[in-house]
Amino acid sequence: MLKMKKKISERTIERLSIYRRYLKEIQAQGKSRVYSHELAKVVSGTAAQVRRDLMEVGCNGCSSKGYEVESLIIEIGDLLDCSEVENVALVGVGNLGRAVLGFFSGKKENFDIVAAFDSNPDKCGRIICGRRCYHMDDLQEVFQKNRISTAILAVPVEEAEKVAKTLVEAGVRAILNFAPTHLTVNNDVFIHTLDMTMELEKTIFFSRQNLNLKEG
Amino acid sequence: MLKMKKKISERTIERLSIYRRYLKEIQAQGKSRVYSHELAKVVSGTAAQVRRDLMEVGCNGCSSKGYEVESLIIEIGDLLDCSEVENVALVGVGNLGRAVLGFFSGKKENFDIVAAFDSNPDKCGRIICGRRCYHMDDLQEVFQKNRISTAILAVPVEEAEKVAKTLVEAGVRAILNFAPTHLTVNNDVFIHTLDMTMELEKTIFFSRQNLNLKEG
DNA sequence: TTTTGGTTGTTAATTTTTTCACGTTGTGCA
DNA sequence: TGCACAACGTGAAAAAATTAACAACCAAAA
Repeated sequence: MLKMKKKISERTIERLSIYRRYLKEIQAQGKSRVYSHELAKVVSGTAAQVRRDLMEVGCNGCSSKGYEVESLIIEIGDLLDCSEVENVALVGVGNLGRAVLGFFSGKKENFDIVAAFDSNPDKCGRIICGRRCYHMDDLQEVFQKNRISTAILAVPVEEAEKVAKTLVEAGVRAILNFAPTHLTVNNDVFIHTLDMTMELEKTIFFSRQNLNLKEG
Repeated sequence: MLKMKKKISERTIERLSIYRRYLKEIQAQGKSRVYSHELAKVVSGTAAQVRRDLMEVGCNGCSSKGYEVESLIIEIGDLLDCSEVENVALVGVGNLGRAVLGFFSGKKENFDIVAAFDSNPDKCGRIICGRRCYHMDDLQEVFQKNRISTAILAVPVEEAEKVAKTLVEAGVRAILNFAPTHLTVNNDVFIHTLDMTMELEKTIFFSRQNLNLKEG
């Protein structure tokens, strides 16, 4: 590697993704420049933090005119996106799976959900939210044919571990896991678990703490 | 307040929630004791971190026998849970809303989704996943009658801000927001945004970084 | 009984992340 | 032009989170 890019923290990556969405939003509204304090608001952070995040990406703004929206979008994209659109598969076409498909439908992003999988034969062969649903048995084949290396796992928790194993065997590189369980995989596949129960419990906890702070 | 409980970090709260789920799981399997390194695995952390988290809660284990599963569950519950079950409302009965309802159905937790709301009259009056669906117009009334102080917001992004305002007016204390946008509320309502696009982008980014580390 | 091996509780050290502070710079106005 | 203002860039400081280290402890085996 010619240029040693220093590691960027997970937190910064999260914020960059959020900055970018907001930037696209205001770009669509015709804004061409933005200040750090405006970006700070959308991540509930500080202007200094935004400037620091953008510094890591190598963006540079301009005193008293702020940052150029278009450049920011491009530069954040250079960091976050692959050169080609990333092909993603949804595994598990239950309620949640369909909701996820719907959620990402029609969005223009640097990734694309190109296929869905389910073990229920009734669901296979159909088109769901614009994506063909295949049987789990065809997973490996479809993954290779479509160069899919990221999967969204939305199967019942009892099956999650087993299906994850299948995904790893199919050569997946990353899994976004909606099942409320820790997945142990042998290979060094990147697994990110999105734990809705935990998120709700956390929300409730801090709302109560908020209250205590006011009352106590 | 007699005992000044020191503030517990968000990260620790997240892990505690995950520990607890795992503890309930192994308790159901008949395990009565657990080691810190076992808990570490389910959060992809270290044993030291687990011990530290548990110390904050005031749990104490026993050398060479580890922690008692039942005590841990109770002590984490004492911290995380309210005295009564927390009543939660779902707002927005689209694909995602229904999926969320389904996701939490039949789970025995310290919270309970007791009502759903939608602005589409066709959906109102019906029972969806075991919960009655009301019209948005009845929100304030139902919130007060059922002492609902937490809402899950699953409406289209265009409506999120407006609906959030309604929720705040209805006296909600916390919102778990699925809409990919920052909500600005006047009051000090606790808002936690669960941003699926960001989570997926993050997953893709780190899977690629993973790859680079191996290849580079 | 004594030793051995493995775990907890906790303090200290380290690392990471965030915030502060301030020199620099571009803009607009008088 | 010169001044005031507001924003950026960034090193330093502070705060927060994680990891390391180790004494104390327990259980089981020798």
